[in-house]
Amino acid sequence: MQLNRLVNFHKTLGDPNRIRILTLLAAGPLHGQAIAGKLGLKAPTITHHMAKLRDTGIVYQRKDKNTIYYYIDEKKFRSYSEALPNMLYQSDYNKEDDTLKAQAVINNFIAADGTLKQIPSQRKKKIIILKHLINGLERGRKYPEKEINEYIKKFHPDFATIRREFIINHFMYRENNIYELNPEEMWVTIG
Amino acid sequence: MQLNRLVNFHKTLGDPNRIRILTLLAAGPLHGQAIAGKLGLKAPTITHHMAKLRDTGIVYQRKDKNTIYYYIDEKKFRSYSEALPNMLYQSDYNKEDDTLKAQAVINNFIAADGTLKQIPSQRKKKIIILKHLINGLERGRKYPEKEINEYIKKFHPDFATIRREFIINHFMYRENNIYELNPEEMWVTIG
DNA sequence: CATCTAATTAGATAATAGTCTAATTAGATG
DNA sequence: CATCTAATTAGACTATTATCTAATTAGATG
Repeated sequence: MQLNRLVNFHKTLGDPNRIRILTLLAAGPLHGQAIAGKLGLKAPTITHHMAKLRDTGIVYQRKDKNTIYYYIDEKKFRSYSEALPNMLYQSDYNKEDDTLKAQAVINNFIAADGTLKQIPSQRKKKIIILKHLINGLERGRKYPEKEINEYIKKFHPDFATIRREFIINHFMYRENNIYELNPEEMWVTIG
Repeated sequence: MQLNRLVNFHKTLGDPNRIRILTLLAAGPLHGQAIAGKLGLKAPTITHHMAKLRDTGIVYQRKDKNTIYYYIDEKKFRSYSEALPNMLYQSDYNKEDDTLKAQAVINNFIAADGTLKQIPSQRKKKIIILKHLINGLERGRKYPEKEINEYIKKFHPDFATIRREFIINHFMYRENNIYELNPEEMWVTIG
């Protein structure tokens, strides 16, 4: 799916009358005059809108004598609707691989005594490690900055970087230098 | 979901740079300057786009010192993406009810000798009857108009209306007065 | 062939939207 | 306090778009 088609699809749906037309057509095919009548628009306006809907491919037409009936192509419409979410959130690796890899990453970066050998530079690995580190904090409890620093130092001396990563990746939230764990749904996910 | 919000959501996605911004953010939060740099745009343009994305609710932000980090609200984004398809194709009755009712409708409108007592005026019932009538036709075979008329007359004298309904509701396709059954996925569905 | 109807095209108008430069605000830091 | 940085606002410019009226095309029908 190229960017252009996707943009066009959404641009096409970005008009109230075209949405109204689709809701009409979802109840069954209609011809231009009928649509114009129901929406209180003139025929050329319908021609204009139908051209856009047709160009995106979500509506097609059939002629019956002199009259053109318009239909929604439901499959295409649905696949376009799903295209952007899929594009944004398709993971390059599937979830099984991820959970399998997580332990491997922890094994590689966490020493036998529990300290962090090194902060991973690869994003995916870093997220895994951050999740591991944050395990020892309590949900709902408020931590002053000093306490957070001490906590992180048990794993790694560079508490500033790691504290910052906690915030950036949305594991924690800071207000007035008081830190608090975010609910897990807010955490950044990998992939 | 009111129409206005839905239109706004799609209007917001109807710009290539905003789509690009979302793909960037899907990989992790970013601040304005970073986005501007990656897209080759100036800061005020980013402000403009982020305001639109924020107003629709699919992006939110967190401040860290002087820098604002932007995040996609994945849940909201997904629910907006699904809103229009759901709106168009939610059936007022669930499918079980439909299949249960179908036989009842046939019983009411089809006489003991198999003829159609009356053409239903209610859309849902009409569709059910049309599907019933079309059962006797062969898939892939081409029917001249005269043959279609004779076939329909076995059920009801008003073959013109019923033939027209077959076309309008997309059970059949006509070209040069030759009729042919459409594949079942193209048939109009109820609800 | 004359007429009617549905759709389209052409062209005008007014509103909206994307982008920029320049100026301003708001915090942070030395 | 002076400075630096990120973001925003204001305002201008251009391009796009939604809508209309008037004119035209394409078929169908008497």
